[in-house]
Amino acid sequence: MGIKDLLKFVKPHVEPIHIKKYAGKRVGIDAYSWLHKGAYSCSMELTLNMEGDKKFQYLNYCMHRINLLRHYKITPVVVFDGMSIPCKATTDHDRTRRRNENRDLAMAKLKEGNARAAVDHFQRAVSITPAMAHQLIQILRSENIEFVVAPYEADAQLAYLSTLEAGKGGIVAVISEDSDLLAYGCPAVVFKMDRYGNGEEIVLNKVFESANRMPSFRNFDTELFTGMCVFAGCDFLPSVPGIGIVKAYTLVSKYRSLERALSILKFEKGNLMPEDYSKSFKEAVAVFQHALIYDARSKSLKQIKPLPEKLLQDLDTDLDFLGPEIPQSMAIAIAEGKLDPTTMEAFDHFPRSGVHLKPTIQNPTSDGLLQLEATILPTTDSCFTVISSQKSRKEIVEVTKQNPLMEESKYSNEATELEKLVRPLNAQPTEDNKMSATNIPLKVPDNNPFRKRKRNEVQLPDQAEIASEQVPVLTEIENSQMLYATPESQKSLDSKPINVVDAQGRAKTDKARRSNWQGPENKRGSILNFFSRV
DNA sequence: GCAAGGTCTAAAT
DNA sequence: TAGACCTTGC
Repeated sequence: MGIKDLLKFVKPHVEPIHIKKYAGKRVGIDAYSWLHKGAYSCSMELTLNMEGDKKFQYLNYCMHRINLLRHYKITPVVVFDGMSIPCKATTDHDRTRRRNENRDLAMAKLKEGNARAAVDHFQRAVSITPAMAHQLIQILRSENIEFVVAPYEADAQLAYLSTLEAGKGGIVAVISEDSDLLAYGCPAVVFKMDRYGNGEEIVLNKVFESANRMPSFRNFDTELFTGMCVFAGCDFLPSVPGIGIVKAYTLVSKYRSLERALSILKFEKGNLMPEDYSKSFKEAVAVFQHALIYDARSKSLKQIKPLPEKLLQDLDTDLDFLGPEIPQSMAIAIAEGKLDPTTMEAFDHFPRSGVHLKPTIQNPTSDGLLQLEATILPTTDSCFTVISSQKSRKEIVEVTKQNPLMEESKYSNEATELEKLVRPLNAQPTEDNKMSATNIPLKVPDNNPFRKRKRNEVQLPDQAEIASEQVPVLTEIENSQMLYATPESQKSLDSKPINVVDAQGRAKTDKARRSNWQGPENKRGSILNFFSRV
């Protein structure tokens, strides 16, 4: 949920940007926001743990975006959520309840034969499991992409990384959909990044300094901003009835002190306020400012900012609201993606998993983040292959179909039976997916926007589009391997002639148009625009 | 009239 | 999860 109505409220401070502005920089990614969006397209397959490769489509989504960043020479740092924080238990419980309700409704609709309505509920039922995150982590490892699993909230970890210099593992901005990042004081957040790299950016310092945009935050600092967010209602604490973002802003803006704002609120809304609101409020603000994060350099948990002694006395409580302390070995294993933070079981203990990590060959980079090597053990029941071009070698990451992608589902036995009800929605089973259902390895992710496609994979633009814009269409033909975009591969692609399809569908070679063609709506001849159509 | 709260819809492919 | 739109309450 994040902070209620915060993004709408700060809209005047939002700037449209393209992600390429961060070329050469390190940018943090809230992995769950991408996993969640990616899971939308395969929610039913995931919920029912169905046979076939479609349930891995969320990986395609994530890797497509990571490749997009790499294309623009941005170093992605992917951050995953870890354990559930105690004061978020109510929110988590509500979400689980809603998902379960939707899953039950989806199953009921499926049994009625109403697959379309079922899909609608499956989309609301989808939840991102640590096992799904682990699938992505394995690809990130094979691709040498930095990642870290936060001990608790990924947002807190991202906010912490934003405070560090690049040389120490720091990042300059975060890509997310969660307004909580702003409450954590994250200096630059890119929201709503689309598949071309367009997004909306909020830079907190600009918000505080802006003189001519309303609402003005000129008298605010990070603490007051966080306080406003908590007053407005957040995942850790619902707002007092009658208090929304506007009143929260007015309160903080007027009294310029959270303590005073709290007193006034108590005076005005005392009868509507829970007994312990003041304490809960201070704890919620403390979570945003002093959350537990993983420090990769010291390989230990620490607070984003140490809790001041005065606040400790004020709260007069233990610090479990920040999340219980855990042994260092466990914190490391979670951060490195080896331990499921919800069950505390090792990920590579999955039965018949083909992925085995060599813990002794960790290569901490200068920033201390993870760049692990995966040892690949070919197995006969693998269904998952990644070929990395970046390291000019072929790696096969094997994941067995028996991996518990999903939480143990009471529906898994029904899935096969129900698949035939679902079929009308999907294409009839092809030879390919028949094969994947019988343990033939399939390639995942087939998501590279820069991959050269075979002719029969190329989709031509519709006639109306051709007529109005004369869109150049890439029809390069090559026996393609799974290639991730690298600056080198991109350069080589750019230098080759391309085939352009004209309005009559005739193909003609046109090297010049790759760089010269300019269309409407910023559809310049960038390689991205080509691939948006391929 | 304004702000909060509730409901509906889109998202990805 | 957020935005749009509508309803409700002060």
